[in-house]
Amino acid sequence: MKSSRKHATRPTNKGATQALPGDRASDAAQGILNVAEELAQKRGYNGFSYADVAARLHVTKASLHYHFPSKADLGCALIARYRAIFTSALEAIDDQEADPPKKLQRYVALYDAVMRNDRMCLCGMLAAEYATLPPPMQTQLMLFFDANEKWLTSVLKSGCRAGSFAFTETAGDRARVLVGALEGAMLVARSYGDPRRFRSAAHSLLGDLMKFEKDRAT
Amino acid sequence: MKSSRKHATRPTNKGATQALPGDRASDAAQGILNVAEELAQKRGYNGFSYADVAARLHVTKASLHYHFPSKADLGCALIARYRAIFTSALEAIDDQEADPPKKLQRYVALYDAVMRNDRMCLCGMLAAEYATLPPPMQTQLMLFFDANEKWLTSVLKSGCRAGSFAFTETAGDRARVLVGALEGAMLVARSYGDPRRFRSAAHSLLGDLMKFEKDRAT
DNA sequence: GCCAGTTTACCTACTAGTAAGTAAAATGCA
DNA sequence: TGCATTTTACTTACTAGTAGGTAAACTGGC
Repeated sequence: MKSSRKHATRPTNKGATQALPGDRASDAAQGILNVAEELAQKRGYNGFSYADVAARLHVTKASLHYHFPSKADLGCALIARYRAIFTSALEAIDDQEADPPKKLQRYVALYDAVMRNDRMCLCGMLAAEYATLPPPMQTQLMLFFDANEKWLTSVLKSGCRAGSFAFTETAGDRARVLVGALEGAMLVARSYGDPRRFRSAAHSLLGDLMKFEKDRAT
Repeated sequence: MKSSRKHATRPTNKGATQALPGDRASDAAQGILNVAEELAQKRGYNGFSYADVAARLHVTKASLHYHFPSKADLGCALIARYRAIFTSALEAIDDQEADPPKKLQRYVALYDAVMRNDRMCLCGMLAAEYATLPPPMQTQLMLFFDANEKWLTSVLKSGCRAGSFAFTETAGDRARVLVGALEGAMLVARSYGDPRRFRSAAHSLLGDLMKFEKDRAT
């Protein structure tokens, strides 16, 4: 474990408004992010190296360091971009769907798409490695879960008002159950190489929210 | 290696009781397993090295290789012991408790004890690293989840017969939901350094199983 | 000619793993 | 019982390979 030294901070003007890369980064940076994201989702942050990324892109490690001076910078950019994309997907759901149960189904479909690509949710993966992550990445990580919980809480509340959902705890607590359960379902399903395990679990989790569902079954 | 400044004395330093306090003497392998287990649960299999374990035990890396020739051997021994201890804990619950809901509470308490120690479930941790694990470890890993699901399935079935539980899917599918959800709840709770997040989620998960629970709440 | 982006060539630290040696305990047997 | 041999449980000193990271030279397009 080493600490980041005085990273040379070349005053490049890319992404001038934000110090964080990933928002307006070059094509090269996006390409690096794409490869690093796949590796991080499949093998974890500690499970890939600059050499791995460089080899897949047919460039040198030094070229990577030009775009992302340290691996922590790359990791932060990874989470920031992932969260941004996820957040817009959530906004798209809000725009296109009004029914809370259907919103939840679309939310699950987001996770399911990750599973189909033979990947784990980036942030679920990083959560396992939490203790070994650079502090800036730890901070970014929580922001992802916070965003998920916030969105779910809102959907759960409106679904409850509409009489679609029923649960005993607060909407916020229920949202946390869902995020954790979905991440865990992915985690275990991946060990069996079986995405159906995830889909089955997700279906159950959503069913638990539905009012009167239980009575019909017994 | 580096300059050996401390120069660990000449011979005659044999059999000195330098092992962990309270640890059963004469079993160096167990001591290694204890340290490696803690590191694996906190940092992951890829997050610790033989050097880390050796340093904590004040022995050399080569000594570790004597007991566990390769890291894969150590990893397999880690999972095997973890599963054995977990399995006996499950048998102890069966012996001491007949009521299915109370059995489940004791099951959750097992996970909660891990959280209290500021650790993640060893196998949940390894599940995240699955793609990078040596194949023998991958096989061992699934046996742990299989054992969990099998035990839970049995408890769920008897609780269903007794009229305590109600769920729409099969007991086996419900068991998978529980294992995944509990692992995921630990995973996320650890990122926030907040075991209460886990306990709250576990409480909800158990509540979802209880018959008529939902009706009283609405 | 500038300069963003790249390469070459390197560094230091650390990884798992190995070779060879040794003190002491356990074992075989006369 | 006494002595030789083997086994146990390590150590020191090393290997080849990989990790993240850096300095400086080079390249191609505006």
